[in-house]
Amino acid sequence: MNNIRDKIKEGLTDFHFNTSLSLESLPKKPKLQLEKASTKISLKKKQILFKRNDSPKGIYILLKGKIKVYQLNYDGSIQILFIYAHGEVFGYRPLLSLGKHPVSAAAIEDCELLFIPKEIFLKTLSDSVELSNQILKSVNHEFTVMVNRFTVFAQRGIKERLALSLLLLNEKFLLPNQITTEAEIKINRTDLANYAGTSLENLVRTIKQFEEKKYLRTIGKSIFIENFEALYILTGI
Amino acid sequence: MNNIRDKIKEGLTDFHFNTSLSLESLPKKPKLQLEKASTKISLKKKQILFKRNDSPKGIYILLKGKIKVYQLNYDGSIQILFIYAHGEVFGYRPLLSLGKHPVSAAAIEDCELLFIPKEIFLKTLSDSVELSNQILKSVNHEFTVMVNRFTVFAQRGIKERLALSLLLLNEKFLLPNQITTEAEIKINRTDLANYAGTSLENLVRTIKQFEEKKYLRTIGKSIFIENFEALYILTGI
DNA sequence: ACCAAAGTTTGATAATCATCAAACTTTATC
DNA sequence: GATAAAGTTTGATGATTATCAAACTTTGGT
Repeated sequence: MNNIRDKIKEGLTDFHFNTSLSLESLPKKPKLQLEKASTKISLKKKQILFKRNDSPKGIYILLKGKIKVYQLNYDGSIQILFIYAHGEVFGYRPLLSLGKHPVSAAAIEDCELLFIPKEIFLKTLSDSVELSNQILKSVNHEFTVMVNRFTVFAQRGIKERLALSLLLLNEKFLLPNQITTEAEIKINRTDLANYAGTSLENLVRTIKQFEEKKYLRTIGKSIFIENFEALYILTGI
Repeated sequence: MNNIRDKIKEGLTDFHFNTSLSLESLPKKPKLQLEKASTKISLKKKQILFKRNDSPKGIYILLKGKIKVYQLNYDGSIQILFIYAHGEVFGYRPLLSLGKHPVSAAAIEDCELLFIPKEIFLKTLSDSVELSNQILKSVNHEFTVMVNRFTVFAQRGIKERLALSLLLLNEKFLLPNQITTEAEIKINRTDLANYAGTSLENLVRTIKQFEEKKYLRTIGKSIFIENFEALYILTGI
């Protein structure tokens, strides 16, 4: 019975970063080294963590809240590229090559993070084969995700993009120990429009369409998916 | 006078892979090791090099011709993600993490390549700090490219996408020792449509528009850019 | 609890784009 | 070099989407 949901979940694997990196599974030594160096950061809603072209200072582990990663264009338009949720590790890629952040990051709700400074992370990386293997795997996975999402966004309309975005957000917004598979997708319409790559108005209308078709229901700004399969089929992936 | 062209070229850096990896600059030892293990491959136009979900067998260095890297969707539509030209090295990313190819690759014209088997490449990688640094840098750059292109494709219309695509292809199609900066962009319309992410008909019409505005001229299927600045401004990047 | 500000929804309109059909041009093959 | 096949272009039409304007709802601050 949960078979379909599992299949969908599997089909989405290469469309989001979730679980691509887990520092928990490292051997004790590197894990301790990282833990010892980590400090806690709190971010208020809307606060910016880093900006495009900043030099990366370290890596982040999101303990609580949601972070959006986006690009701000010259004309003021915003594209949200990914959204990080509880447990996700990010910010390490540009560290690997002395590069700059190609994106900006900001809190979409109050957040708590762990911060591990660049030097410690790089040191641990050069000491631990396990960590460097995990990082390579993650970096590869992230590229695959971008390629797959690119194809959808380059070719499909808003119904398809939104269906995909909602399915991905459902996974993101599941609480750590939640048993049910229906998450409360609580995100403001502007962010969701910028994530799905469309205008606010068009987004609102598409949500309404989905609601009429019983693909989802809304309570205030929260969205609950009701028909996973229909949305999944719609994505065309 | 060439100032504007240089600026445009620089602005495009984070939108294509070109020059992101150069095995030439390696120290003698790893370079020799790779060279010794390399074998030559010839591909006829339209021949497939590898397919999505294939396990990667090694890396490729394109000596002659052009390779398209694409995804084929269930509905038969195709998205070309990048096009490789003379001198470019590719296929190494999924090797780093025992992954599969997320994309397919095929020749758009007769090609000659060097092939270096997976085992030798990975051995050389673990021996050479220079190589592994280059690879990390490339992988990071490639991710940045995908992120930047994603934003353009998720947000902009076909005029913008085509302008960007043509500027990128102009760099790709420059001959190795060409002095002038205007390349002959020789590519069939279907491939170009699949690269720019639009329908064949819409592509043809947009090219015609650009031609009327003197942004470019066409001779048969070949395209020559005439107004780089106008196209660059159009991209919005 | 009130008010202002921010965020959301709806309507109307115009621009953009995909699709189908058909003509035309180039390329490949015998 | 004739002919079929493949590729390109043009036209017409409908669907999708962006944009502007205005009303409505929720939220945050006093």
